Amino acid sequence: MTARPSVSAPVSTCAVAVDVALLTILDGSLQLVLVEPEPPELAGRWALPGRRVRDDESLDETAHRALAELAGIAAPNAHLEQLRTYGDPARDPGGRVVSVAYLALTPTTAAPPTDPRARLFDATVLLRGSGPELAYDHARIVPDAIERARSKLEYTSLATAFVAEPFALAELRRVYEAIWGVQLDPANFRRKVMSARDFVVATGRIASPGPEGGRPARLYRRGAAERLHPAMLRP
Amino acid sequence: MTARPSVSAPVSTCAVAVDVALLTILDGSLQLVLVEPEPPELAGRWALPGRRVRDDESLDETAHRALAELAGIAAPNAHLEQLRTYGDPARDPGGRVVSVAYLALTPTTAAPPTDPRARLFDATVLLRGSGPELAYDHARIVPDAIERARSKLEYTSLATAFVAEPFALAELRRVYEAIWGVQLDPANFRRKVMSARDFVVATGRIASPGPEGGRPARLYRRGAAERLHPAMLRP
DNA sequence: CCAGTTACGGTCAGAGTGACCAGAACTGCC
DNA sequence: GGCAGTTCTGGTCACTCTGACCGTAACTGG
Repeated sequence: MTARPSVSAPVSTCAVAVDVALLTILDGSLQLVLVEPEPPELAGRWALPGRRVRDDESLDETAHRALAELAGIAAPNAHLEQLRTYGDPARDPGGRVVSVAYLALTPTTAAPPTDPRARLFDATVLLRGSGPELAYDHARIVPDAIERARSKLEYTSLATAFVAEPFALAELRRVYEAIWGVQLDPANFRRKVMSARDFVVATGRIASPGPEGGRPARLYRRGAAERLHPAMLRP
Repeated sequence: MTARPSVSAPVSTCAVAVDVALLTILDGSLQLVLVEPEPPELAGRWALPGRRVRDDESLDETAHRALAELAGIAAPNAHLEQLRTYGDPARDPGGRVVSVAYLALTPTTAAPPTDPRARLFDATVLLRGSGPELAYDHARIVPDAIERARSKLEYTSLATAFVAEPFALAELRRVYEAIWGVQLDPANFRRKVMSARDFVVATGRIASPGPEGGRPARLYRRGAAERLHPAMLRP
């Protein structure tokens, strides 16, 4: 499509925004970053960090800027992918806004929000609907984001975006367990990860065990694979 | 995100458009509908049917309108899903246009384009890059649309959107063969389709064989399943 | 009646999976 | 040091799913 100056149809322009659902893992549970919306009439609700798109800016750049300006999160290496676009005419009471939603993922240890207006919320609580009230139509976007993350764990190497290198297979397993909300057998998980080509690469290093003891785990780093063959299917 | 009248950042509005990649199957090969773009400087190229979003219109409604106005295709029952949004600042030489791309699917027999400006193009030829030159950034959208269709055949009942009811399993198999570009074993295909819960439902009716003979096939209609369990994985 | 074609049902070996067990290698505590 | 507890790692076993293949059923045209 193009701007067609000759067309006489009643077209106009819309405000275009980018909203980012940033997921991370904290203490074994999936967390989502929310901020307090700026309009005073929305006080008490929470929203995804979002910004209007600037003239010279790509959508990806707007997503990064929204994270930086609203949550104090500078994560240039974070996994960032487009989720879908929400354009219902009535989705924003302040006027027509077409919103491009993004999904972002960061390792557990990296980039907790530094801005006091931003907070982490438990994803399963939000999914149950027992979390805080969300502004705009963000209650529709959040489940889509979580389901996308759950689904992409199956057939992509996305899980490695949540762990910092080098990592033990148990860390990777806890990512799957947190996002899927299930318990996985360590031995079977190991077998599936190792059989997926280029999912992880052995470093030869060994982790020091935690305070609870246990045999020291071998350490791995991310492999080159984007798609997993065979896939890690949900139980 | 909302329209925040108090924000002083240099935000503005964009033209928002919807472009539709309509796929159908003709003579066993996957076909895509393209139209001649309206701006005269783009003569000789082809484009996806697209329209600007109107003030009171949802994105889905714009997609239907683009198909109707530009290709003469009225397919209110066609499968229609959002693909992704393309918002590069320079993607349209006529000015900043954010385009929400849609994927649409219609049965073989239904809705050939009636508008003379619209034509069907072979999808595999377009993928090879040996097809016509495409306008705007539509050469990026088309592979995304085809890959989405290929992928969704695996874990959803999307294939039934390409066939008219009632249908024989061979018709459904030819949908998979056309979109994936492979040959499938009829017996194994049957076993997998029948083992996927609620994928298809037997009608009890029998098809009349074609002019080449062969045992008459049983006829089925779409089942209630949206997701396939187990999935129909690509070879 | 016969050759050709398509639909349908079943068999068989190999791969993948979940459940489970046993040993390896560490911790903290007695 | 010895012991209980924990985690990591490798292996077995039964079950399922898959692809390759064969044989039969049921129609066509000649």
